[in-house]
Amino acid sequence: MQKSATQHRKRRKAVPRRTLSRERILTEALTLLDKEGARALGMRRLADHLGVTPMALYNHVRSKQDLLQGVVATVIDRIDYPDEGGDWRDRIRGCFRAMRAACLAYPGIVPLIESADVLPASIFRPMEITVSALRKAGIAPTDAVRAYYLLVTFTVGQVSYQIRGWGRGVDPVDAVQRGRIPTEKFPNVAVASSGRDWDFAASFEFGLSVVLAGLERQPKRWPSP
Amino acid sequence: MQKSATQHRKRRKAVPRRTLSRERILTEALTLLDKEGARALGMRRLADHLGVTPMALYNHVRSKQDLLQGVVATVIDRIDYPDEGGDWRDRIRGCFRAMRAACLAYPGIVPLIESADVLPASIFRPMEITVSALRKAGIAPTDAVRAYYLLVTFTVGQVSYQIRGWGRGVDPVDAVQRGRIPTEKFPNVAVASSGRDWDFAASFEFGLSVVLAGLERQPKRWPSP
DNA sequence: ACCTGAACACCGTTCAAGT
DNA sequence: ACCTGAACACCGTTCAAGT
Repeated sequence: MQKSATQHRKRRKAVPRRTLSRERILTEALTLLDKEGARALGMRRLADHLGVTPMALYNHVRSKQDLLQGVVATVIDRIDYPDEGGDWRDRIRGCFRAMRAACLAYPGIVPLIESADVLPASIFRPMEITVSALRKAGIAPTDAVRAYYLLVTFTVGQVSYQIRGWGRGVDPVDAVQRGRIPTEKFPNVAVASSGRDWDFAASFEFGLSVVLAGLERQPKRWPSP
Repeated sequence: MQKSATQHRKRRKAVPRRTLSRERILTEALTLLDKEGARALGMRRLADHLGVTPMALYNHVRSKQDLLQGVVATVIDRIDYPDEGGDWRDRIRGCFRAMRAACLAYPGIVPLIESADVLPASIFRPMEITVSALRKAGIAPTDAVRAYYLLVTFTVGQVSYQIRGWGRGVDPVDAVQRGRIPTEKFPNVAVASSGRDWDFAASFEFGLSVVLAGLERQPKRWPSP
């Protein structure tokens, strides 16, 4: 038994060479992030999962911040925005549906995006698509950028709510049921929250439609090309 | 000199009685938060600023999480939403302008709101106002709640961008100037970002108008009371 | 070049002790 | 009841040492 332990040690000492790489670290960090949340992702825990000493990571990653930026960047870079087909409304819809889908596929990165100091340049891809589409709708560039920020804050904010499990004392249905909300003080909240689970997808589509309808009514100060 | 140090010690030992209270801790935490950011707010640093040992705080606060919840709650509870006057559009505008103003007045709490596990019940006040106003506009309760989430994610997301100093690699103007954006790949971003500082207030008002215009066009499935 | 082990400077928090 | 001092279990990171 001691012998096998020694063999194990030898193996552990021989194999680690070549077993580590920046890419392997980032993908492991991503799965750990999505499985256990941003709180559980530490250098020591991550190193454990990779069967390595914490310091080994620093050969491939400058710091924890660099690690997190790298993880966020890999996800954001890989998002595939449908860039053609349909009118400007369809293009915008497709763009933010893709963004939402990516966030839901990798829920762990959403809080990182919200608190990130710097994001990769590919973060401007959906902005490019949106501004381009809105120019075709005859909307001035500045307003188009404003519309983009409206759409992106809405989209990310919405998935952020959804990911947190919706239990965080922000869910009106839950709050009404637990008696946290005095019904006489918030009658409309109480009425609207009577009932079943919240349909996040429907809520997202509703918001998208409202914004697009509102943009349609915006004064066209720009000749469409 | 040693004598004065001793006197100082005696003073420090005599005065602390009655000097500490939950309220004093929360207000000091709030100012520290707004002055130096959420990162700088630790139990040890906060205790230093209060002239006390870190453990003294635990007599008035259950944990760091409890402390942060308390700080967020005091700000959210104090927001004054204008609840009357004008049509439903004006009421909604006033509601979210007040929310935005509060966030800008206490910028330190915005990241805490975004990452909070639980928020005080008064967080449902703007929701009550919005849903109530939208019912008058003839919009069904479920859609009214959806509209509220559209507005709140937009409002908070917008101030979150603004508070971060806008330098975080998300500012297109900055990114274009630093050459992070290849102009040929993002022509519309480049065009829209040529120029001066970003007007956050105007961007917020634009978003508000777009959403309200979009809600106006929404099918009225509900008789207005 | 890549990995290890020990150590440093930080956290939030517990616990026994003082008044 | 309220505050202190020492200590515990954690962090991210540095540094010298091994191969």
